[in-house]
Order: sequence, then C-alpha cells, then structure tokens
Amino acid sequence: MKGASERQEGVRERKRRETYERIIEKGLRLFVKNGYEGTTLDAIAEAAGISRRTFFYYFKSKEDVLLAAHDSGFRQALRPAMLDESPDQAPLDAVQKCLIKLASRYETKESVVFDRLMDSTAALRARKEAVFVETEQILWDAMCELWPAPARRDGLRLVAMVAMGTLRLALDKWKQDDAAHPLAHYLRQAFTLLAKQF
Amino acid sequence: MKGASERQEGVRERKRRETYERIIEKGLRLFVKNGYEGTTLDAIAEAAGISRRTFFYYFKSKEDVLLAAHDSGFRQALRPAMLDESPDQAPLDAVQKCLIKLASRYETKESVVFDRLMDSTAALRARKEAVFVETEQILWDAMCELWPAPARRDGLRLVAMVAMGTLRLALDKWKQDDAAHPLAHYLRQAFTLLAKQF
DNA sequence: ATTTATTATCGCACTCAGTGTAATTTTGCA
DNA sequence: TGCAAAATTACACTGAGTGCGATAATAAAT
Repeated sequence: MKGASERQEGVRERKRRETYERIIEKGLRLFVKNGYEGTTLDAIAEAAGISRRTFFYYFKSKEDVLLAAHDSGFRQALRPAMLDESPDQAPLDAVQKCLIKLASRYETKESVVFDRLMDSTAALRARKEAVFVETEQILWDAMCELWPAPARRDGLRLVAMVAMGTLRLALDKWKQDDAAHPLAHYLRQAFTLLAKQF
Repeated sequence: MKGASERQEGVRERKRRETYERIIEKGLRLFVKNGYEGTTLDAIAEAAGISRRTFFYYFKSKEDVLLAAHDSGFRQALRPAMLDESPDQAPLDAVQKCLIKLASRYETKESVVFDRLMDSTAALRARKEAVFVETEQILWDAMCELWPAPARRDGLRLVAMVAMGTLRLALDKWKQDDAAHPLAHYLRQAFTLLAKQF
C-alpha cells in the first residue's frame, strides 16, 4: 500500500515524458544548428531515436515542438498571479504589478534564441503574434474573474490589450538591449511611458 | 505616338491582371463552398483555367490568395489618412479621428465571410493576428512622420498599439452584431470606453 | 503466472503544398 | 520578319502531415 495522494510515476509515464522532452531538446538543437526550415522531421525523429510516425504521436506538427519549447511557464502562472491581486485598485495598476512580478520570475536567456527562430519564417512570425493574443485572452479571463461585473468586461478587455501591448514593447526593448537590464526594468519604463500618453 | 502620361494597358498586362483576378475569384468561391482546407490547389488552378505550376507564378502560397482577397484597401489608405491629420492634437485623438474616417469608407460586407474563413484554421488565425501587427506598424510609421521627434517614438508606438487594440474590439463587436450599425459607431463606443480606463 | 486490455511504436502508402528545372508558347518590339 | 522577354506548362522532386493496420511493451485482471 503506497501513499494515497502521492501518485507514483509508472514506467510508461516516465518513458513517455522522457521521449517528449527528448524530442523538444533534440529538435531545438537542430533548429538552432540548421535553422527551422533546414531541419526535417526525419532528422528530429532520428535524433530523438524514434520513427517518423511516432513523432506525430507526440506532436501534431513541427511548429508545436518549437512552441512547446518556447513556453517557460509564464502563461500558466499568469491566471493565478492575476487572481492574487486585490480588486480594490484600478485594473491597469493591478495588471502592471502582476506582470512585473511574473517578469522577474520567468525571464529566461533562452527566450532570445526562441525569438530569433520565431522570426525566421512568415508562418512562425504569425504564430508568435497569435501567442500574444492567446495570452491576452488568458489575462482577460482572469481579470473578469477578479472584477466580475458583466458591464466591465469590454473595458477590462481593453485594459488587457493595452497591458499586452506594453509587455510587447518592453520585450522588444529588452531583446534590443540584449537583456542588459532585467525585464522588469523595461516593463516599469513602458508602463510609465504609457501613463504619459493619456 | 500615343498620349504621354496615359499609359495604355497592353494585351500582356491585361491578361495578367485578368488571370490574377480570376484566381482570386474562383479560389474564394471554392473556399466558401468547400472550406479552406477542403480546397486543393489543383482545384483552384483548374477552376481558373491554368496549370498547377502557373498558379505559383501568380501566388506564392494558398494563403496568399485569401489574403489578397481580404485586403480591401484599408491598409493602403491608412498612411495617407494619418498624415492628413493635424499634428496639433493629442496623438490618440488624431488616430481616433483617422480610424473613424477610414472605417466608414472601407467597411465591407465581404469581410464577415473572410473572417469566418480566417478562423477555420490555426495557421490562418495566426496569420490574421499578424496582419493586425503589420497594420500597427504602418500606423506607427505614419505617426512617426507626423510627430518626428525621436524621443516620442516609443510613446507613439504605444498609442498605435492601443489604437489597434481598440479597433479589434470594435471589429469584434461589429461582427458579433452582424453589422447592425456602421463600424464607425462601434469604434466611437470603444474609444469612449478606452478613455474611461485611465 | 497467464490471460487480457491499453498504450506505444512502427512501416507503408497516400495526399497535398511548394520548388527546381527546362522546354515551349505567347507577346512586345525593332 | 526576327529576336528577346515574359507566360505557360510538364515532370520530377522534397517535405509535412494522415490513415491504416500490424506488432511490441506495459498495466491490470484472473
């Protein structure tokens, strides 16, 4: 009899996770080495020690490998972090604090590499923008939970949009400076600048 | 000797334009009928009365057919319209006026159809977001011309982002209401709502 | 321990988008 | 008329992604 709530990881689950992570790791290595377009699915499969067909058992497309590698946990952390804010403040202030808190925890060196890869192809560039929109949606949903008045929904959406725009500006500046300062610094600057536009 | 400044359209140019437009028209018809994914390149080529290979002489991808059909001139009109605004006003006010002016001129029934198609596939949805970012860039560039002080560039970028976000909200509302009111109406509402968030 | 049901892996053959190449036809122009 | 550029085409190829069916590995049940 084993600990009730502590679920033991079986052989199957372990192997699955290992293979999944191996695909991402090898895939990313190849993308960096030969470029995204220059890397074939067969090459990834071979490097990961699986068949071409099995690759699609784990990922439904080549893009998904890159996107899976891209996600450093920021998106998962966003909702809880937002709900953690007090509703007794202006939404824009709350979201600003929330983003700055997350920024320090999830900024990663690798993200510069990802970004370069994501810029290498039209389809990937487009996908990158789509990720921002998804994140905006997550943020909006969380805000709607925090301030549940239905009449505010549209206004909150605008705030979420504005916040994500500000984050985009901060990220660009950060990457442009080769991460000289912590991301939170650029975020603060961007939000300050935003306030001056109104 | 023919009129100097009035360039006559030769047979070659005419045929080229006709073929180009025929591909878009037939392609769009098929997309609506069988869905984007359900429409093959060969089908488009056959409907347009050209060979598969010739299709790629006109368009570099299937997506491009849809995007070419999508563009109703709004993007081309944006820069001149923005530059037409007086720089003696707050950037956000100027961009608001500019967008409202354009809205009435370029809202089209077809755009609801396009939008449905664009939502049918992950790649197309992503591409749609990317178009917004491109448009934001056009807007930003125009604003930087109108207020050329380099120190303002970042602030103007934020304004451009905010404006495009507001436009997105207005478009969603407009489509949600099945274009019951003119787009300009929703745009005014959205900008009013925006002002209340600060 | 043996059977049974899942889950993972793989191979094969297929469709479809997109490219390279080279040949052929059409059009513009001298 | 003849010559150059542009348009069209066929053919063969790569690479992503899917459908299907077989086989092996693991978990669960008897």
